[in-house]
Amino acid sequence: MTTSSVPQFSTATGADVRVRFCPSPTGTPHVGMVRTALFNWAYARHTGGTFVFRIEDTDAARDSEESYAQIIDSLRWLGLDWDEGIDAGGDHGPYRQSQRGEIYQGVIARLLEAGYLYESFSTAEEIDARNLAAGRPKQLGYDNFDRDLTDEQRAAFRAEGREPALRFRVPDTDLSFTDLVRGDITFPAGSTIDFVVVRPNGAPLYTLVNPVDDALMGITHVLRGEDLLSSTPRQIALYHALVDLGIAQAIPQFGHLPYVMGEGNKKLSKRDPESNLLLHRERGFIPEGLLNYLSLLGWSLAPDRDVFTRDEMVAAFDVANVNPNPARFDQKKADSINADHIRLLSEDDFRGRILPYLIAGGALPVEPSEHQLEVVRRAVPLVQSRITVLSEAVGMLGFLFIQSDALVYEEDALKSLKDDAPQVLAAGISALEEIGEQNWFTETIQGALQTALIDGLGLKPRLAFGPLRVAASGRRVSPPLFESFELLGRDETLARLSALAARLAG
RNA sequence: GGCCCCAUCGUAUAGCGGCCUAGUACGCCGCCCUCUCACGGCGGUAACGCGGGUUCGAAUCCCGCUGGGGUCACCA
Repeated sequence: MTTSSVPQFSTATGADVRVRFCPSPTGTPHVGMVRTALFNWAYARHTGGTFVFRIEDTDAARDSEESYAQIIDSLRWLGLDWDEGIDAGGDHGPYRQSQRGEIYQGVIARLLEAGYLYESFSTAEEIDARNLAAGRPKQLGYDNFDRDLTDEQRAAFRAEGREPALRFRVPDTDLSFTDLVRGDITFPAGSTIDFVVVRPNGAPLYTLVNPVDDALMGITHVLRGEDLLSSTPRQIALYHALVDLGIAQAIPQFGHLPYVMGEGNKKLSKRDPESNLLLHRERGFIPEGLLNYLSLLGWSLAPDRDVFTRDEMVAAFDVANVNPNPARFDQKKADSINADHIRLLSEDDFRGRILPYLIAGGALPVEPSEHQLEVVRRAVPLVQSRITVLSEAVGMLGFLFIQSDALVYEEDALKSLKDDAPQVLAAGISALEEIGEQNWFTETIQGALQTALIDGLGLKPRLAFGPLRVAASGRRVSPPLFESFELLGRDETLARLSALAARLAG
């Protein structure tokens, strides 16, 4: 500890910035995780720096390959590409901690030799018992009991067959840093206890492995969740040691991102459906919409704009402008942003995106016919502005791909019909029968129906077209009626009107 | 309980001492457009937690209080 008594924080600001995303593969990807990945990614892209993707799978009991695959798949889907790490390679691999055992052992040996680590034989029960005996609150935790064990004492413990964990000796000084989103933060001396970094079986813990990898990988900015804020002082203490030993070049700058909260005032937990990225994707969120919404949780592009592209975000993003307050995940707002982005899509793009949903939802077969694809193509302009999430296309367009006898009438649609529905249907049928196959277009259909029902029967448009809508779609809400008739074709349309008429008569 | 973080409409935010009788968006309400539903347009509803300072002037700076949250694992 000669030259390192003054913290040596990274001064990277431009292309030398190195940020990372390092999730543990312990469950379904959630929105808080994505938001963290997004901010790291955006910062790297904004500065022209490097985005490293590493996996922290040091907890064999909780980690799963399934989760690992889901995380990678999710990042790819979202378009959050990384420059270095998993599947991308780089000079600091491997990028899965489960494959870095030897590296950690080397670092542990050096740390131990330099006296930064010491053997601790205390069990949790013994610590509790000592605290109790000393009238010390149990929550205070470890009492640094093993700090100054003599060789004889350690030998005695070993003679009992006990294996020690390794703890980091936290210096008795204030630990300070300037948080990128919160400003100066100081943890007073004594508030950080000596923590375990290696299990008795030799397995290193997150407390060691996370800062060590950040050091080895040259990470300059650590942007992570607020839940890690209170573990920052001990990491900085460890970093001092790493810098001292020449293992780290500098201490990274830290920025703690605000929580993403759920309903009420509780942190969005993995069990909340709103937190589940896969569910949002299944519902039909598009990456543009989800990313845009998530970026709004703790950040904003401009005072009067909240719909923007990824590129616009990258151009403007800076961690320094992140708001420290926790943010509620608001599904309605998220939906609205997503709907805006859906409307921003070109028709072709939109069509390509709803197709998988139409198939998954059963509206179309796995291999749609040419005719079905053509109907989809022509239906796109009718639904693009009516949809909030892609999966809604199934309910909105499903009626176009079935035969009239397979159409099911929804309860509320039937109930919306008035007593004059049979007459309206009859008038509609005779008017439409006048139109030849070759003239079966939206305009002629609308004209004929207008003349027969509005002018002829003197009906209000709403009452005139309601029954026709139910007949065609089985629903009270549908894409525009006349266009739908055109898409269904003359025969199918007439068949549906007759079918409902027959049903009402029967 | 110790330590740490946070505090503007219901929600997300703008605001970084005078531009604020506090802006925008979502939501909600009303109107217009309209074949339904959307889209679009117009209008409305609604906030600086409280108390002290500092200052000619405070949503903005400082202190206290209150309230919320996190963390105190041989999880990450």
